[in-house]
Amino acid sequence: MSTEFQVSPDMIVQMYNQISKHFSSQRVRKLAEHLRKNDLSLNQFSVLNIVHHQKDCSSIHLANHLSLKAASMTYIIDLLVKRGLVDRIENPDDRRSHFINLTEEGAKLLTVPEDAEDLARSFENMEQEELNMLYLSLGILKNKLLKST
Amino acid sequence: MSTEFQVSPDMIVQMYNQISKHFSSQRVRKLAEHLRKNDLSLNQFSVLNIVHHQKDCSSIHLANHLSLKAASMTYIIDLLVKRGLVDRIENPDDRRSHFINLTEEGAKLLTVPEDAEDLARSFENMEQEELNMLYLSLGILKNKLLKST
DNA sequence: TATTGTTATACTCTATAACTATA
DNA sequence: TATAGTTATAGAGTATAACAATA
Repeated sequence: MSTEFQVSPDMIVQMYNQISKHFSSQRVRKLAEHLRKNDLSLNQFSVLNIVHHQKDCSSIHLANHLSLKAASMTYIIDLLVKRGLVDRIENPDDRRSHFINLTEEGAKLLTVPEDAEDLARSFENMEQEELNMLYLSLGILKNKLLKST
Repeated sequence: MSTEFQVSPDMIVQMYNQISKHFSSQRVRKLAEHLRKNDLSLNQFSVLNIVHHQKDCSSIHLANHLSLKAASMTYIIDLLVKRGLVDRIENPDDRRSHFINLTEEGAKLLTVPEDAEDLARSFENMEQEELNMLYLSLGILKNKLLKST
């Protein structure tokens, strides 16, 4: 296996983006479906995603991240708390503020189902050697990604 | 380069999904940002995506695809037509119906910016040999995907 | 009679403004 | 005085119901 030139990280990023773009509209459709099925607005879902990655978020922090007003954030969090998808706990260091955290129930809604039909179809005419190399490469990429998180 | 076992398409799909999942919340954030900047609702954006892939859509077809009511569809399309993002043309074969099509202006809003910072960072400690193989593999994948579209 | 819309109206989500409580 | 958040109210997006035009 060889390439004629030196491969740079930027070249791979560009390649990944081209592949990713191919799935873009499919992903939007899957996301919209996921939101509808679970009765979530896009902003509600975004809140779940943010508090998943960052514990003890404040309401104002979430509002800033999502470019929403504090009042809208109150409304959104109220709904999520009512549904048991996030918790609102008093901040002991600042009695004006609250910690927003994901519940187990909320965590269940994080994953948007993938639709890989199109991807699978593209393998139909692929050589076994190519499949092996692709699998190996993606495995390396996956390990690097998970390590860097 | 070798693998201990026979790689199946399903194994790669699974691997791709794991990688894709890693970018999921980042993508949701980028999408929300794109929608806000361009003053689009998720459903408006979904309509642009659908009419991009399928010409001469009817309103009812779009409503079914997005699980929206016909009345909501009328409202959404009215807005998009006013902004010049889609055209509504009479269907000569059925005078009740209209063809909805993407305009050039609408096509400009299809692409959601990618954020590959995280991806690029994961290459920092990668061997040149691994970069080469990854690039080659993704190139093959990309070609297969574009061909199958 | 069924289908493709549209119009009118109610409900949900977000913004604005005024406010309370705490820093 | 400034900041975190809430409450009340108005505007935008979607659902429901009733309707018009065409198949």
